[in-house]
Amino acid sequence: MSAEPQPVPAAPDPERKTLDDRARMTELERIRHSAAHVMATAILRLWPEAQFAAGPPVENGFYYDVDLPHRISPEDFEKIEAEMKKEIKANNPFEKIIVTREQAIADAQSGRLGGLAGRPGNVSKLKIGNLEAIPEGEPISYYKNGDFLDLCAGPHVMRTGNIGAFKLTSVAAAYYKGDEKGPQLQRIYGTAFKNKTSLDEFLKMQEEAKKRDHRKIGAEMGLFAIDTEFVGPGMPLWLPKGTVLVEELEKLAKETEFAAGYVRVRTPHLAREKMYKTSGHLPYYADSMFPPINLLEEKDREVRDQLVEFRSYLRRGTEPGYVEHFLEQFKKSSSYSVGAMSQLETIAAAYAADKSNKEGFEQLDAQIDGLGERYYLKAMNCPHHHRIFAAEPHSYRDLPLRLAEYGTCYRYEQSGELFGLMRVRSLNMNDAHIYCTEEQFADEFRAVNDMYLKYFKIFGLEKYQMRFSTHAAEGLGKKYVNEPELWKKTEDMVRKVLIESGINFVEVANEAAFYGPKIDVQVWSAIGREFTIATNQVDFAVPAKFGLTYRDKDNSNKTPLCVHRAPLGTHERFIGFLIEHYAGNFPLWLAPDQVRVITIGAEGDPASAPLIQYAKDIVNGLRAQGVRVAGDYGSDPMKAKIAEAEKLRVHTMLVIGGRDLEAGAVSVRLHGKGNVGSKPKAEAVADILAAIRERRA
RNA sequence: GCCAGCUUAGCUCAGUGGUAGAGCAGCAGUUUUGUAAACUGCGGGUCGUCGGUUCAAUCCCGACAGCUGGCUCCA
Repeated sequence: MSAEPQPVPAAPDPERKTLDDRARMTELERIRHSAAHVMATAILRLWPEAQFAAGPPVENGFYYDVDLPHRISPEDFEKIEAEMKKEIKANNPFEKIIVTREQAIADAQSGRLGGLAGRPGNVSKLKIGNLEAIPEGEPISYYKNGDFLDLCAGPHVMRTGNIGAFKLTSVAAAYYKGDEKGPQLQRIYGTAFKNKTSLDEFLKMQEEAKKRDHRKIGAEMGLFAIDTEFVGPGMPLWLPKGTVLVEELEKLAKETEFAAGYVRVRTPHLAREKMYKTSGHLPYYADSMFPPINLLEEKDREVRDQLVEFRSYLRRGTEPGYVEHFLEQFKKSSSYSVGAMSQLETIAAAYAADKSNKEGFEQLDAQIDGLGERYYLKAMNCPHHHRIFAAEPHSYRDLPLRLAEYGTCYRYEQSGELFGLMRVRSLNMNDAHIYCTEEQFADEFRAVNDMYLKYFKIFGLEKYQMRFSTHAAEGLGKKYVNEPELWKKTEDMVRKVLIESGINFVEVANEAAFYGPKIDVQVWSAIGREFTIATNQVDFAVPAKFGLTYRDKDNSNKTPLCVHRAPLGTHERFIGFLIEHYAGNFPLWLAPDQVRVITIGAEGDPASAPLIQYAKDIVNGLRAQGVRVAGDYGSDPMKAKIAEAEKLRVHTMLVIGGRDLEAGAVSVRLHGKGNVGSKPKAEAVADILAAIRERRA
């Protein structure tokens, strides 16, 4: 991929790290940043023509983007790592050199920058682009280790030998400066640590994450299936055992929301185009909605087919007289209205006058589109909920009104984005919209945050963070609704509540929703991986577009604020997260298979008949209490039955044999924990029921 | 959508230019048990789809689809 030297926009990049930000790099980040330079050094020794772009430390390691005709594959890693080891062993110092912009441009022109030596005819074009992004007045510096000279603001470790342990991990494609239109580079990922022990720990965590992969465990446990052939990619089917998880989560949410004063509603999965034109979603998000369903009556269908044909003739260029002929035929055969027909004649006339007439085509397209009704699959529930608000008149006495629904939404995510349950095209949201006055906002918002914290506790999530996304003034009218004052006012309100309630949050600019500020909730799983599971937004714009009002005390009509919140996010992503978090070993209240009664003795064997009856009584008793329980009365050896139940991750196994029957006891075995001993039957049953009721961890 | 890799039985994976194998699972028997696997037998595959090269393609080539890892995106 040999890219032309790229023109780079000189506009200041809001994402760009300042020199102060960089100076705060942790020791580990310095090690990784330095490892990126060492990797570049190694790659240049193997392929001297390589061109480098950027090589920063990232969350789990580092990468360097390289432009190189040779396609680097994991087979090359060993070779690169061997060269890296040499450079580390040489223990070269990282030398900082301050230069002028002119000097830097000259070194890039000669190919010296980002190389081991001058490379005549091989301009360091990506580095020139990087140079242009450095604001005037900011010092320009190089770092040099051995022969490798790189444009770099640092900081680094003192010497290459300070990189204790490293490993190259993967190679992927990346755009230069993240610009889809820019050249595509090879991004080589690696990780580095201060010593081998830490590296091994990290690799072990990666292994553990692999074992906990929700796609793998989901298949093993029979939770969900993705039938790409008949249903479609990104549209999971919930199997019976996965449905248990879905419904337990719904039950939890319904109880919690009922207690918090929510009311439930239900809405269809489709709506007319007008809905999303009004909400503003269509102009902003048309690309990620499924294309519309066009409802055409028979006569409209005919007209449409004729118009489409007419259009394609016009586009192709027609024989003289065709247009007139077509219109003649059209008048005779169709039920098209006189007004529309005369418009069509106008288009044809305009076309005759100017064959490149773009406007005419647009009018024709609009006519074709205007036929029939278009329905869209909903990509979010809010517009439907707004119409529920609009369905009845409201007074300030009705507020806050909290409408909750497990709404199914459909989003046409790009094919490359789909990922197991984590990124899907059909999703079930734990959705609710709170309509309230400005005065009520703080209390409502605080209550929503409390609900999050309550859930975190139930699922044993110790680490969380809220990402508070605000707008950027440049995006007003494009990415964001053009209401600068409302933006400021709402963001201030949100920030105030976050600070007052001591919530752990960070603020990020320019990532808000188009209608208001957004909060993404990040949590960390049991093995320390981050997931964004929920989102929470304030909407000051769309209720007004739908003309939603309530009658206030002073007898005037006012527009309510709307808080969008989904603490459990979508079932799909949340369950995906829970699978990793619990490694499939769900607590009793969630476990698809809660209890299995295993008999030492088989059904059909007369000697075991009393034992089997005892077992069945236990099973029936638990089932009557709503416990998901099964009995294994087969002739397999007990060890085999246990192995089977363990493999299925049955939470509690009640093993019973002659001894238990005599004592009126059961012997309790917990998944993953082994035999915990014998207990009176009634006690064991009471324990199980209590653990489920309390949603014990 | 873009780049790269991958696609053989329900699952995990062997294998070959001459139309395929193992283990587990499944099914049928036998066995009758104290905390992770008792024995025997049987069935199961258009080797992702479509096209090309070849006397012959699961294998070589191409297109498409899907998956995986990234990039971009995420109301």
